[in-house]
Amino acid sequence: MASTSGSSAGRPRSEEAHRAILRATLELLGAVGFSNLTVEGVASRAGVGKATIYRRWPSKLPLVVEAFHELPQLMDVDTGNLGEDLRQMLRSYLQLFNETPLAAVLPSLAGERRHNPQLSELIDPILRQRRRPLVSALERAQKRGELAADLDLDLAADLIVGPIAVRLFFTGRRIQPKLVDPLVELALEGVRRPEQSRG
Amino acid sequence: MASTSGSSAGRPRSEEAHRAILRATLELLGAVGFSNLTVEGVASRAGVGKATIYRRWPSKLPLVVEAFHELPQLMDVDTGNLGEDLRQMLRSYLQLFNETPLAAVLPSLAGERRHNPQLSELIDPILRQRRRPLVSALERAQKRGELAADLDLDLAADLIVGPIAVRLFFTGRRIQPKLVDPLVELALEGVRRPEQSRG
Amino acid sequence: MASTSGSSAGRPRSEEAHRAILRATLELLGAVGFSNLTVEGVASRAGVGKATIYRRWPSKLPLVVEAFHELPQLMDVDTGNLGEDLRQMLRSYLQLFNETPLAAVLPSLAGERRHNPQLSELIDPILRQRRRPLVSALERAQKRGELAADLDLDLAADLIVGPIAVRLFFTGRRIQPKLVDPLVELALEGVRRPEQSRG
Amino acid sequence: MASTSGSSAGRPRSEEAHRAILRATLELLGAVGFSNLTVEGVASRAGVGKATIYRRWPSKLPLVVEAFHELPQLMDVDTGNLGEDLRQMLRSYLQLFNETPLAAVLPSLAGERRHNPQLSELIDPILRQRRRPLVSALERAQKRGELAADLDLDLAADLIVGPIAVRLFFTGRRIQPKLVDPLVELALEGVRRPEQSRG
DNA sequence: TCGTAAGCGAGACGGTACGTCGAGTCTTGCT
DNA sequence: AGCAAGACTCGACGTACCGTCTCGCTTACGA
Repeated sequence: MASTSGSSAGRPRSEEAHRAILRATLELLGAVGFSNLTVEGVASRAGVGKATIYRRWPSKLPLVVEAFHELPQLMDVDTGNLGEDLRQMLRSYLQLFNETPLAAVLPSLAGERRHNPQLSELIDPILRQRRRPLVSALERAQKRGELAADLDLDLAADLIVGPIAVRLFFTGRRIQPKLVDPLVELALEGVRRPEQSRG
Repeated sequence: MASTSGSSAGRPRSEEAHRAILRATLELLGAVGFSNLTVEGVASRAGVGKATIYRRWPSKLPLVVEAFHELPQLMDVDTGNLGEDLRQMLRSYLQLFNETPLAAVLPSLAGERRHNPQLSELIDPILRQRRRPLVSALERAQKRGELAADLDLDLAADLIVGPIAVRLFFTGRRIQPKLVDPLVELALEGVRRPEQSRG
Repeated sequence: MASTSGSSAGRPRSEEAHRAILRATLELLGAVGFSNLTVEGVASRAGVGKATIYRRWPSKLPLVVEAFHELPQLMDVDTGNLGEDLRQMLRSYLQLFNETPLAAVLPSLAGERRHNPQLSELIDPILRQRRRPLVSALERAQKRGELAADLDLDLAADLIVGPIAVRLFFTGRRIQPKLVDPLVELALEGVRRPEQSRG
Repeated sequence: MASTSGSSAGRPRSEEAHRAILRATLELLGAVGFSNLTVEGVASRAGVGKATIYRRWPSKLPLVVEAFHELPQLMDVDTGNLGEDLRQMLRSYLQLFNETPLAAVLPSLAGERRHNPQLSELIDPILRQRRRPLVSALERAQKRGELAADLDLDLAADLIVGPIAVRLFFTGRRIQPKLVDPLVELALEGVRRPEQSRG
C-alpha cells in the first residue's frame, strides 16, 4: 500500500485549469460585469467543471478578486520631479484601461464591495496596495520639499486620481490620455486663478 | 365612448402602491445593493404583487432608476464666493450620504451602468443633472474672474468631487464632513507648495 | 386592495401540468427504471419547469408513487368458480403488463422499497390494495367451501401470483398468457401427482 | 523477470484489496441498496482508491454482480422425499436471508436488471444457477414418480419459491422459517380442498 | 345604479443559475 | 505495474428569482 501520510497525496491541482479559470473570469467580467458573471459561464468558457472552480474558491467573490489581482498595476515612476512622475504614471495607467478589462472590472467590484463584507475584506487590501506607487511619489516629493510638510498625502492622492475615478464610474466614454496633462496641472496648481492675474 | 384619451377606463392605478414600491426599492437598494435586489423582495416588502410592479416598470432597471431619481440632490448655493459655495454644497451633500441610501445606491448603479446599456441610457442624464449645481457654481466663479477663462470646468468639477467619489467607491468608512475644508482648499490652490515658501 | 384571506389565493395549479408530469414519469419509469429516473428528465419530457414538480411532490419518491398509483389494477372477477375467477383475473393482469409500464415499474419500486423507508411507507398500502381482488376471490371460494376453512389465504394468494412475480423479477421475457391455465391448475391442485396415479 | 506469461510485469494486484472491495460492496449493498451504492463509498469503506476498483471492474455493475455471486447459495438436499428436500432447502435458504445481505441485495438487483441490459447479461446466469438445486430436487422426484412425467418443472419451481419472492419484494417483514411447512404443503397439494372432504 | 374594464395581492408557470455530490477517468509519488 | 489519494469533466440534485400568466377580488368610471 502507498504511504498514507504526506502533504501532497493525490493528483495535484492543475495549474492550467487555474489559469484558464482566471482568464475566463477576467474576460467575462469585462464583458458582462460582476453581477452578470455566472460561475457556470466561467466554467464553460474555461472548459472546466464547476467543481474545479468551487474546489479552489468558495464562491465567485474570491475568484473575482484573485482574477482582479492578476491585472497589472500602477507602475511606480521616479524622475525626481512630481509632475513628471504623475504624468507618466497616469498615462500608463490609462493605457491599462484600454488594454485590460480593468476599466470594466473596477467599477463592478467597487459597486459591490459596500454590500458584501466578504468581498470588501478581500479586495480592500488590494485596492490599498494599488494606490501605493502614487502615494510613494507624493512622499518623495514631500521629502524633496515640493509639497508642504503637513500636506495630507492621502487626500492629495485622491485629488489626483479623483477625476479619473469620476469619469470611470459615471461616464461611458473612454478616458483620453490627453486628459493627463491638464489634470496633473490642475491638481498641482489648483483651479483658482493665481492672485496676481486677477483684475 | 371613452372620454378623452381612452386611458381612463377601469380602476385607476394606486398611488399608494406606487409610493410603497419606490420606498421599498430604495430601502433594499441601500441594504443589499443593485445586484442583490430582487423584484420579489421589493414586492414582498412593499406588500404588493409582482404584476403591480411590472405593470409600471418594464424591468427592475427603470424601477431602480426612478427610485434613485427620488433621492435629494446637490443643493445649489450662491454666496458670491466660490470657496464658500463649494464648502456649503459639499457639506450638505455629505449629509445626504448619512441620511439617505444615496451612498449605497450610487456605487451600485455606477458599477452596473457600464455593463448595462439600458441602465446607462436611463441613468446618465440623471447623473449629469446632479452635477449641474456644481458646474453652475464654477461658471459663476469664472464669470466673476475667480477662475481662468479657459479653465475646463468639467475637469475642475471632477477634481472637486473626485476625492469624495474615490472614498465612496473604495472605502467602507463614512466620509467625514471635516474633510470638506481641506478638500476645497486643495482643489482651489493645488497640492504643490507655493514657490515662495520653497528652500 | 384585494382580499387577503381565502383558501385559494393566487393562480391555481395547472391540472394539465399535473397530468403531463405523471404521464412523463410513467413513461420514463418504464424506459429507464426508478434509479435512473431524473426529475430533470421528467420536467423536460413533460415540458414543465423543475419547480412545478417540486411544488407538488417533495421528492421524486412520492411522485413515482402517485404515478404508479395511476396504473390500472387487478380487476375483480366473480364467476362463482375460483379457478375461473383466477384465470380471468390473471389473464387480464398479464395484459396490463403488455399495455402499461407496469411490468417495468413494479420491480423498480419493489427493489427500492427495502432501502427507502419513505418509499416503503407510501407504496406498501398501494401494494396491499392491489392484492385485494385476489384475496377477495379466495375469501368467496372459502365461504363456498371450495377452500378449507383454515386455509391461510394470504399464503394461498402468494402461491398463485408467486410464479408471475418470479418471472417478472428474474426474467427478461414477456410472461405469456398461456401460462395462466397451468399456473392456476398447479396452484389449485398442487404439484404432487395424485396418490392413486402413482406406480 | 516476469515469471510465467506476459501478464505479470510490475507489482501484482493485491488480493487483499480485492477481498476488501467485495466485502465493502456487500456490506453497503445490504445497508443502502443498489441504487444508493456509491463507488466512492465502497472505496472509502474498503480503504482503497477508486482506481483500484475500476482497474478490476469496468463499472459498478459487474462489481455488484461479483459481490452477489459470493453470497452462499441454495444448498441441495437429497433425502429421497420431495417434501423433506424442499423443507430443508427452503429453511436453510431463509436462514441465509437473516445472516447475509442477500435479502437486501436480491430485490435491488432484480429491480435494476430490467433497465440495465449489461446487468441482466451478467446476473441472469447466476440467477439461473441459483435455482438449480431446486429444479434438481424436482427432477429427482419426477424420476421417482412423485411428480407427473409431464409436469412443467420450471413452473413448479416458481410455484414453490413464489411466495418467498412475493414477500421478499413486497413486504418489509422478515420471512419466518415457520412459513416453510405450510408453504411446501400447499405447493405440493394445492390450495383447493380435496374433493372427498367437500360437502 | 349598475356593468364593466382595469387594477389589485397572491401565487403558479417555464426557465436559468446556484452550490453540492457522485460517476468514471486521469495523474501524482510511493511501493 | 499496482497502490492510495485526490483532482479532473460531466451531469443531476433541490432552491431561488426571473418575468409572465392566471385566479378571484376590488374599485371607479360612464351608460
